[in-house]
Amino acid sequence: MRKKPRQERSREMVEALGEATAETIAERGLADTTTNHIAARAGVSVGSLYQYFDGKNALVDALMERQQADLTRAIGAQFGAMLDADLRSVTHAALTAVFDLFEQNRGLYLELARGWYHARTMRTVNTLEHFLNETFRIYLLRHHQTLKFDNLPVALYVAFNSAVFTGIRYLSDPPPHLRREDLIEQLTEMVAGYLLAAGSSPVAKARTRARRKPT
Amino acid sequence: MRKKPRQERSREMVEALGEATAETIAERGLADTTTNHIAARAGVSVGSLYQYFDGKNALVDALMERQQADLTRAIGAQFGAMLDADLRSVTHAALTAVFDLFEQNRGLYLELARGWYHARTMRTVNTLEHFLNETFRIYLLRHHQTLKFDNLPVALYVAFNSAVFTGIRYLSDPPPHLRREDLIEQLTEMVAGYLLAAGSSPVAKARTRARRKPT
Amino acid sequence: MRKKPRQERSREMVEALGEATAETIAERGLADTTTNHIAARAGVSVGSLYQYFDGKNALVDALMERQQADLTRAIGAQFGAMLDADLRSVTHAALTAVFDLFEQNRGLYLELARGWYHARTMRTVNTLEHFLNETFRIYLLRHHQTLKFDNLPVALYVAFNSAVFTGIRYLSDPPPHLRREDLIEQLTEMVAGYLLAAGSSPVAKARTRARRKPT
Amino acid sequence: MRKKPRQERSREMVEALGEATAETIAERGLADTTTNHIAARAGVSVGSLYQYFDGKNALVDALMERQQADLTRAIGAQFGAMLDADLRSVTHAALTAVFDLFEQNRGLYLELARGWYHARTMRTVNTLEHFLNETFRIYLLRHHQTLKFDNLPVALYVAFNSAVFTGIRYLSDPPPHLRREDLIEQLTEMVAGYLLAAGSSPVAKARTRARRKPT
DNA sequence: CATGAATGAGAGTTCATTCAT
DNA sequence: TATGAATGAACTCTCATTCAT
Repeated sequence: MRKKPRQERSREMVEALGEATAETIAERGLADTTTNHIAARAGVSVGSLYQYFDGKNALVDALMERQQADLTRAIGAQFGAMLDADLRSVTHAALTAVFDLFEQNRGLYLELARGWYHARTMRTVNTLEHFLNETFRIYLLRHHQTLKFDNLPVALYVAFNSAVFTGIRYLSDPPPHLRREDLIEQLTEMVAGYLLAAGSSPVAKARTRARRKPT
Repeated sequence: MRKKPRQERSREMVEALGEATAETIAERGLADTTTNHIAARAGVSVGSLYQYFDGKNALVDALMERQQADLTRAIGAQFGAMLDADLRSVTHAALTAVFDLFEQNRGLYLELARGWYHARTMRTVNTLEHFLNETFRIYLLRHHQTLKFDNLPVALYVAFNSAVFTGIRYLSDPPPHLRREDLIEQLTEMVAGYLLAAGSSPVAKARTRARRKPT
Repeated sequence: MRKKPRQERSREMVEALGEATAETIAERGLADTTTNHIAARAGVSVGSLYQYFDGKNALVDALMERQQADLTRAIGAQFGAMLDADLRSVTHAALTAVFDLFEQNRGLYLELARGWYHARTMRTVNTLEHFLNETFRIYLLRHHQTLKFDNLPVALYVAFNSAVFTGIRYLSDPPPHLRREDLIEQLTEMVAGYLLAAGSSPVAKARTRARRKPT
Repeated sequence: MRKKPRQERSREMVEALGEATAETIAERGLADTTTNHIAARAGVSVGSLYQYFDGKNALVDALMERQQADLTRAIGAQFGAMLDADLRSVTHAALTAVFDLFEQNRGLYLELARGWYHARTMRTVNTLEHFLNETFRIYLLRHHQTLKFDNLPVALYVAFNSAVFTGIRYLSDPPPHLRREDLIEQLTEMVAGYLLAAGSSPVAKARTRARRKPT
């Protein structure tokens, strides 16, 4: 962002541009969105667009930031409200919240998420991941008697990315006979099951593995 | 493809163009690759490119097809060779094979995979998924006594996409302290664990769930 | 036209582009005129051209519209000024006016006219024809005692197209020994003679035809 | 033409290329016809095309030559067979013959005729005109008692071009309510009427004109 | 500050013509 | 002589970005 909007009008303009970008992307897709489209939709000149944003990418980045904040908030809210719930429930709640968010921003969030792979350094996903780590650590404080991780970050990395990217994949091209609820259910099953297993004490884990071998 | 290469020279050309496309994509990324780049790299005129391919997309599609075939073959090979092995081992082997393929085509396969979300109808992923279903069904014939799925497609959908897209995510931006082997290990743990749980008989599943509830 | 020119500069630009198109066509011919030629001649970038026109065809269409208006005006003026004159005189005057217009726009109008055959639906010629019908109907009101047509549209169709396309043919490749004035003279003779014959009352026509037979 | 085909195969090839050009133009229009289309349709390589023709234009020129010969023959035949008939009848017959020819070569002849304006020097039309002059001169020998022209070439120029180009115009975009037969009828009326008037002796013409003035 | 006209590099694509085989 | 692969100049059109007003 080139300039910090101090005056009232400026803040409105930044707002309008953000909104216009969101709507345009939702409607035409990220690739078909041009600065002119955005400016026109915002009822503002291209010149003004460049007064407040470093170009198209900056606009998109701003939107990604917003999305990131949204997701962060949603996930944080679930964990905050369910500190005492079991892992399966929390996972289910968080996943549902995220899916809801994507649905409420139909088109936009999905389109943005498709771009996550490309944004250099993957800021959005990395930030979400980091936040999840912190949040989860708090959750673990309450459950230290039943959950003990050797390597929490890795476990969360696997769990988080699996859930997120499978979700995106689903929304991009939902199979006719797989309902949203069922997907969430299954993802929960897989992810929570994995975390629970990974989070059992090393001793328990060893035992678990031993029991499995003969299978 | 517009013209079937009959002469010797033609086959070389098609080859060269494919190779050039692969290299260019690997180096510059899918989005920054143009027909001119490709032609230049192949040491050929743009005209020739259009003699054999309907444009950039056709070239990329051809590459995707190749990638799809490669992956299919790799997965198939693992399952074929390990029909009697336990699920965990097969999963691990398949994942390793896929990761190897991506590594051998550094840049290219990753870049192509990033485009999977966009290719209309997601042909590649869907095809792989479908293939996995068929392959797995054969595997199940040998293990019908220990594995029984209520809804195999859904379970595989979740397992497959989680592994694949988490893998892509990893390769796109590998975290410093997560080694490839560890990721594969963990993915295997999660995915195989999930499938084993999902594949136990309904009765067993009910029992499992019952036992979990109090947790 | 894509954008309505609001600013002063814009109007100049549209003007300049039109002028450049006219000159380029006059010099190089319609087929050899490209958007780049036009933009270059207008001292403007291709981008600007596309800001105001949908491409070459739109530019040419605009020019055709201008030509159509010009011709319409010229013909209308002659008829308006000579409502009481005899048909031969009006025809001669109209033809002269049209030839003048073509000469004043040397190259351009001729080249455009050569394209009349191709413009889908032949808008220009059809419009002119339609206009002539209306104009002529008014002329006839003043001459209803001497001129009565069974089928005016057909008579005008034949007369109009003959004069117009013979004129175009002449200007495209004027025979050394046929002066413009003589051509106009002869065309007038033919066309006016025909209309006078076609416009005499059916009875008169029957008589005329009877008298001719023995010839 | 680059090479005179002496061998049997060569003549076949030239023939095939001509035919292929004709069919392609009739189907796709002159502008959309490419050398590759033609070669493909002729079942011959582009290289061979260039062995016998100097390129696309040469091919089209050859076709125009054929068309010219066809038209010449048709007109000549009518005049030859009707040397004793009155002018109106001959004109009607000639026009009908020409329209027939265009119809039998639907698409092709019309498309070629649209190009007459462009062919440098307008060879086709000029040749036809020249031929008509010669033919008409013979016709006049038989009718020297009733027809005497001051300036035959000019009269024929006007008559011929009017008929021909109005015909082309008609075929390019035939008005719904004007049947071919009616157009021919009217063109005949106009053209023959004009020639008869122009062909009366000077004295007669003066008289005619004098009589007309009061109109 | 805001405007929006102007830019121009660059993308994709075509096709008449050549020339090695 | 026949082939058809190869060429590449030329064309149309887009869009992020700048800058005079």
